[in-house]
Amino acid sequence: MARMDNSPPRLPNPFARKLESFVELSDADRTMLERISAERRSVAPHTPLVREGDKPDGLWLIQDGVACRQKTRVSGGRQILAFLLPGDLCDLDVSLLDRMDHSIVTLSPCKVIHLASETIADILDNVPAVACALRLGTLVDEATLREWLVNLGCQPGVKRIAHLFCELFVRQQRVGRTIGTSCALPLTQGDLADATGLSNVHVNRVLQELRGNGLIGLRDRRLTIPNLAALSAFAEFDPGYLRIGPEAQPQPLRRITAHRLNAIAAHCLGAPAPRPN
Amino acid sequence: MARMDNSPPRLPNPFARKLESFVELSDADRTMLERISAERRSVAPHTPLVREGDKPDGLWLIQDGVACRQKTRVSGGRQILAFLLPGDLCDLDVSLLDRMDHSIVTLSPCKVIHLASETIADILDNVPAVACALRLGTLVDEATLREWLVNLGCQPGVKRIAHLFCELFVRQQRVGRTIGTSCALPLTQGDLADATGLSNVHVNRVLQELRGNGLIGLRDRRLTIPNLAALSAFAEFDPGYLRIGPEAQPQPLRRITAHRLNAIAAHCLGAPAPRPN
DNA sequence: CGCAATCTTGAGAATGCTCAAAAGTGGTGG
DNA sequence: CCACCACTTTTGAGCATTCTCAAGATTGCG
Repeated sequence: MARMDNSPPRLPNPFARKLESFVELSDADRTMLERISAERRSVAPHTPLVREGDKPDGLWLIQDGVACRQKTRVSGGRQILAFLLPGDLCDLDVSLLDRMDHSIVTLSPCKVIHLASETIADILDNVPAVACALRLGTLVDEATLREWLVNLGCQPGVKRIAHLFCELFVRQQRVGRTIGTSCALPLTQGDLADATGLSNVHVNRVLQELRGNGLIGLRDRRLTIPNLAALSAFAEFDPGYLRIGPEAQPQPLRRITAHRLNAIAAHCLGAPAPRPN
Repeated sequence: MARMDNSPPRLPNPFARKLESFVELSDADRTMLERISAERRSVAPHTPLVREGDKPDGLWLIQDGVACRQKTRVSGGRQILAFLLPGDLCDLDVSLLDRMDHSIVTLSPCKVIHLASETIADILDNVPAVACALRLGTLVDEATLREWLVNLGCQPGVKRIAHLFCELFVRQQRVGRTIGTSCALPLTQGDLADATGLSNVHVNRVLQELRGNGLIGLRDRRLTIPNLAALSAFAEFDPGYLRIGPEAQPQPLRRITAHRLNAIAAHCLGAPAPRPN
């Protein structure tokens, strides 16, 4: 499979990027963030970072890839509580607890950073701007959880999936991880099912419906939303709960030609002309 | 609205009671809690305490009755996000936000107390034991929200209702508001429906099923659970997330002082220009 | 007593599930 | 390069759950 570049080489630091969508950061802040997020480790898919019942020990920062919070029922069911995207930090206040009530597991290959509790404590004490952004980030996580509950409780399956896609797209937009109208979506239909309370099979049919309507494209682990306004309207998605600042309108950091962008979009949408391989 | 004179006049302060289920309080702590919760106001059912979109102003403490957090969809649907029982405090960190993303509404006649932000700030700053309990209370609220999501995503209707009943019973038990195997349940079937993502009609049928099985009794706004273990097993209810009891003993609390919170809040809200400090 | 809200019941329909099998995909080792 | 494996996606069919609509019964309150 042709990668668009042989390596995604110098993506911007999504953590700093996310925090900057909440508050203004100084150069010193940015330098500090770069320093503490220097030591990445690569992690395979389906690796637990934190296990239900564990005593929390430090925090995890997602630098690349997708992870999730999840709970497992005794009867076997899995519920995904949140997707963790590049720039996301898990559970600022987690150190208060004696044991986790849910797990954190990678879903795709990930690059993650482990931050010691002391590092975070130091920031909370001494770097007001960053501390503020971290707190706001936590509040957004909680608001997101509330929004998921509404989504699950009030919407039929097809709108739940659509709503989820809107959220994932906009959140990636915030950290500069979208290209035109598309973004990464390295999730299986089973993952989507466990996040939305639907069955595997039903997710499949719902996706076909959304594709059929032209509301989304989904190919090669990339999601394309040709008309975000249309999909948002359909899903009753209002991004307010994500608290994306007015100044946070993302601009692609990587230069990309219009021609290439169109090629990618066409590819994702399921090229009208079948591509020979 | 006339006070009900013959009804339970000297119930214990549920707020203190709840906090004591998290940490040990001194006599001074208890006195202080009594003092700040002296000024109760009676509120009719269906009164909004906080409206979606409001700028938060202080906190509400439920002394008696049941309220809820809720969100309303544009399409008209209502989702209840949590029930607020006697002793519950809403949203400790709410002062960081510029507007609420959900409403808080009474469901039954309530006695509530409004606490000024400064009062809470003072406690967070100067009363470590209580501050710790308040933080733990917030963490329990979040864990409860996660549990609700699992309940909604993974369980059929009848188990959702059963799970909810277990939670409501155990939470009232914690603050001394149960009598034997029964507790108050001043909710309509419509409220239960909006909390569990079911329709009105279906809730009715589910209740009949639970009654028919002898798992619950429901009369005169009182819920009876003759065999809590049986109902818990049926609903796959594990009260661990409520952190009741000795296994949830206090941990070293990373204190967030009021000063720090205020600094953060100032930074987040006002402060258009970065303040040199 | 009468109104308004709530609860209850019935019937038909939509949504979403389970089971089962086939088809596609990607990775690995020979 | 191919064969094989595990995983994922897709499809079909029948069924369970839950919804909507509508009407009637009950309750609580003024």
